[in-house]
Amino acid sequence: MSYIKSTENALKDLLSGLGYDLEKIELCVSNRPDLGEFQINDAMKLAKIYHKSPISIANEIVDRLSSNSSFMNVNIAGAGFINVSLSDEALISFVKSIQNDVTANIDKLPPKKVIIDYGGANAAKMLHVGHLRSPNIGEAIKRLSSLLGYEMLGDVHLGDSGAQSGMVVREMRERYKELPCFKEEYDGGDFELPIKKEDLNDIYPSGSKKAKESEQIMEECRQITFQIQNGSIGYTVLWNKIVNLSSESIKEIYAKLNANFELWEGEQDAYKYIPELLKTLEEQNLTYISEGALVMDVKETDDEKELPPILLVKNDGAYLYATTDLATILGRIKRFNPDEIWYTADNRQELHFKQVFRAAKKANIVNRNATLEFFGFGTMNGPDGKPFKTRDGGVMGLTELISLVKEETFKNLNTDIVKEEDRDKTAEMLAIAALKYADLLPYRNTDYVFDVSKFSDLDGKTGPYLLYSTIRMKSLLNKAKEQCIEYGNFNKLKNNSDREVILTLLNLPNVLNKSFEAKSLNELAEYIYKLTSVYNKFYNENKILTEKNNELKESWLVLSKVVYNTNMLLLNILGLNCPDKM
RNA sequence: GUCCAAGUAGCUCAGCUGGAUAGAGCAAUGCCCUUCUAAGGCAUCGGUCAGGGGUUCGAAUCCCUUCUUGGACACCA
Repeated sequence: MSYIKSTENALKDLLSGLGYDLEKIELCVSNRPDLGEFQINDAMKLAKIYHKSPISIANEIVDRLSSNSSFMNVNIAGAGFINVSLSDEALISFVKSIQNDVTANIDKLPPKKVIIDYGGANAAKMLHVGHLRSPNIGEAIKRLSSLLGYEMLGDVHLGDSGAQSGMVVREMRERYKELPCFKEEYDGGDFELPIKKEDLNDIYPSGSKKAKESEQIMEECRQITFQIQNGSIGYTVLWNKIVNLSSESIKEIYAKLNANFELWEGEQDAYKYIPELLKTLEEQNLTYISEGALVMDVKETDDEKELPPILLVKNDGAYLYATTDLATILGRIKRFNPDEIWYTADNRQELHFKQVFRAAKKANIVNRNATLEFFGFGTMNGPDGKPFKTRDGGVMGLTELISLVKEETFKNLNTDIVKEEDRDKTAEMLAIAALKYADLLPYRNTDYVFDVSKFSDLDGKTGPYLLYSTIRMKSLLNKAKEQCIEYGNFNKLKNNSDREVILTLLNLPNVLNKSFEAKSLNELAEYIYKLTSVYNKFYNENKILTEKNNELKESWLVLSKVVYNTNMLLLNILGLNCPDKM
């Protein structure tokens, strides 16, 4: 258990000793540092519950606290705010408790098994800027939850079914009508795909354009889509080959972004559950035909607001995303039986997921009280406040976006330090870090403005600043090693700057919990910046390696190691890789 | 039209389960390099929290209302 948590528990016991019962008591970092390092605001809450004056309750608490050697400068201010500071002994014992393992500064949660669905890529379509946030946010939520003790399974849920399959296959037929899969006598045998990954960048757009321009072609595409969904062999084999080809490049880009999926499944994997899904819905009389389509009502009688029905089968017989999403839930419950399923997707999908969750519960595919959660995120916009575009107004590919940032980070490399052969790789790590950190810094739900030079700058709240500072810590520790300096004891504090670093470290568990609760990484991203900058201040004020007092030097090295290890742990949650030099 | 977000410093964003004097980064201005990566640090400047009303000891935060901006709303995913 973290130091802060056990202190809070002790405070809780102290309150019970006084006859007060409170679910939790919080030791918050003070917003009045002139009065104390931490504050306890619960006297006011208790005052309401027990109908007493906040001041008298605060006095009772303070009486007990003053005999505790961990606290000093205990005082009451304002309406009943209790201010406390921690003694040097308390801070030293805290650092000792985490110096060999910084994860001792984390409070684990009761374990749960969760499937998190956060890919969003569509087979045969290019990944573009709109696909950036899901892997960033989803992966980070996954890593955070897993650090806090959850068993997490990330599923890419590839968009490998639906209208684009018909368009792509039709386009292939037009370009390569000699392929065996288009022959009537085709029996499902293997054949070589005549295209490369790069060709996919062109095939879908041109197929989609043709379909939009001609109703007749659109109809052909619909029929092909229907046939793929119903197992027509030639089209299905071809489509699956294209899905595999496309998956290769999707995986490459996700790997660059540090998103790794435990489950690489797609909508097609849910097909086998569709008959069962439709059957169970029908048996419960939940579905009906409306305008030729099979639909299901998801509103409840006590709804104050309207919730439109969901469409399960189109009038041409093809399935829709609600169908595959429901079938996917059915499959996940059967195969993995998770406690919860989470979705990380664009805010615009909120209504869709609301309907799907309703449907799943109504049809008893999951329990009524099951936890299906949608965590929506905002859009990355250009300076004009509209989704980020290329200079000529086209859709910006994800690869293109990364290159754009990389050009900028390349300029910032210290060429005296980074060898020529490492520069390209390092610039790319910095670019990914810049992009990811900027993406995780705003609250999940907000739209934010993309600004290359701001994000890749070395000053301020940026990925490169964090990496630079972390590398500098590592470099310091390496120098100590080269000079054969032994350090293992932490028993001395000197000034406000080392104290400030420790106080910041103390707050880590609160930050992790808040980020987890909100399923947003903004607070954690902000915290790494805070920890890094208080450390930099400390680093700037104290010359560690040349410090004459050995006890102090040793303590400072221990502290540096703790901050370095904490930074590495947190950078890893955000999915930022740290180079050795930059 | 119905519903959902959002409006906080010049810019980009935090803060919203009600708490003390509303924060950070950038930009601007001024300092600190014989020193572990100065790619750093310190300081100053900057606010009618969109407008109006309400709830209470206390409101950026909760409620009502007006305005503004995004977005979703049946055969795309």
